[in-house]
Amino acid sequence: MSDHLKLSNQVCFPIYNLSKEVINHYRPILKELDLTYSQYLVMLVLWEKGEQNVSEIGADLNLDSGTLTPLLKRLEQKKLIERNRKKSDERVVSISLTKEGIKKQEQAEGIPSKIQESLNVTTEELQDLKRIIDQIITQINK
Amino acid sequence: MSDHLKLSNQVCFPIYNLSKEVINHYRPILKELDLTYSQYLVMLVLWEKGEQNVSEIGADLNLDSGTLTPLLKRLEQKKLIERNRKKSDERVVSISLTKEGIKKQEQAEGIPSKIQESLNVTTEELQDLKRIIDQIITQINK
DNA sequence: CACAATTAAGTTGTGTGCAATTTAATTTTG
DNA sequence: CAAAATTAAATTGCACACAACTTAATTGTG
Repeated sequence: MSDHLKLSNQVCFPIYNLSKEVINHYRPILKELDLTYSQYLVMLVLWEKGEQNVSEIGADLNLDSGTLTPLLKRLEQKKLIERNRKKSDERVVSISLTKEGIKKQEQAEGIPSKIQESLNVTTEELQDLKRIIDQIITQINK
Repeated sequence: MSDHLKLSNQVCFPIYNLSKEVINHYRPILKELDLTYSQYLVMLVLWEKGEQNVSEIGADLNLDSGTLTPLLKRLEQKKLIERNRKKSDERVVSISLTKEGIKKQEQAEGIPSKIQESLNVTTEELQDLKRIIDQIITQINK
């Protein structure tokens, strides 16, 4: 067969694989906080930026309302966030952290270092990877 | 807040993002072949290696039977593969390509170049990325 | 001002991805 | 050889991820 359809020559495949592998390393660590990886990403946005609209969170994480609405309802059920329609524009749903949600950040502080340890890679390797990926993502979005 | 929980400092996030972005570029191209990305990966394995057990495909793609069984049933419904229990060991399900499945490879030949064009990146950038990712995956699996 | 166009979220449906369990077949071991 | 252990798929349940569509609110325009 022609080489360019060989799995080992696909670039897409290592990316897809690494992404799954990394998320699999997060799973047991995040389970202690009762969060999935996507839920953790939403919490990161809220911890960093505070109150945000659904669409603002979606813009940061590249997720649409079809993904976010049920996910945010689960975070609401866990009492980590509140969902409130804006008085000024009833179409907009504003997401804010509860006290419990704010407190969760303390538990999350140790996660990045735990992940790095779990992945068994150096900070430099990760920075290299991040730099190249950021470059390619910029390239793609041109 | 402490910097290491900032979204922009997460390494995991660009990987996850790039993976989704790349798969999103595959989507319209694979739609012409009536395949999803995961189904395409399975077809790549079968085109390259021929008849394979479910668990062999799973080993190549890092997918378990919970993911593969329904996916393979969908490929079977599309008449691209056949699923047969082995006579020598009735636990094992052997996956083989139908004539139609073999023929599909011709339609797939153009995909890698279409993807590269769609992603708007150079072969070198992709090779760089692949090399670093392969290195990190090796590191992780140590 | 009325109506068309746009926007934000939500809903529906499909297809992964993975944990946990089940079922059935095969292999190991006492 | 029979019971226990192992193995391969399948099943069940949950949580994304995204396309396509719907609903409701707001904005733009004649």
